[in-house]
Amino acid sequence: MSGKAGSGGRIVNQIRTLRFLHGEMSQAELGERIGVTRQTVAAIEAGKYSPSLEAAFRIAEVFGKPLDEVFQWEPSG
Amino acid sequence: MSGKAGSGGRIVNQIRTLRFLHGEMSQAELGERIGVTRQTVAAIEAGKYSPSLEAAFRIAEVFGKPLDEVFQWEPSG
DNA sequence: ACTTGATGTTATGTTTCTTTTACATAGTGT
DNA sequence: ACACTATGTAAAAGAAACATAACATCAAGT
Repeated sequence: MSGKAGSGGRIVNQIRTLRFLHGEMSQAELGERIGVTRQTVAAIEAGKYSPSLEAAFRIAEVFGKPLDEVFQWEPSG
Repeated sequence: MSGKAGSGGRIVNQIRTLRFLHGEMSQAELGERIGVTRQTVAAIEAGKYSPSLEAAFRIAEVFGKPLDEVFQWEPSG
């Protein structure tokens, strides 16, 4: 349900910015804190695929933000 | 990352209530509107597993609510 | 009694997310 | 030059989400 072209929407995220605002937290440290690998963080951050809801909640928790300030849903078009 | 016992948190949802508040919308109709089957809706609603972030956003969109009013993250314990 | 709609559940298969391992570049410090 | 850290990327394998099909109960409605 994730990467299909015109299927009706996409997800953008603010992870890169939030890492910057938290003292240039590395992808590795973020991954460690939420329980995924750095490669997974890199893929999510780059928008290669969208994370599980659980991973999304954990990321938001690390940055002390509500989920919808980290991930935004862009409806179809 | 989802169903592990003491791994640090769980996700609860308000789908049943929101379906009720929207004229007893059926699981089948909700599934149809977000692009998943009724079995998948049933499983998510029952907490058997948590949805993808994309599916979660779509559900919130159907009910006209922000995502965190539909799904709540319960940190570890 | 029969049908219909809504839900529960189980089994099997596919897709997507994630891990692991590995190799790569660029920057920084010694 | 050498080590060390951060990041990019990719193949292969595993885990979780999702599909499809089938069979079940229960509550209406006719």
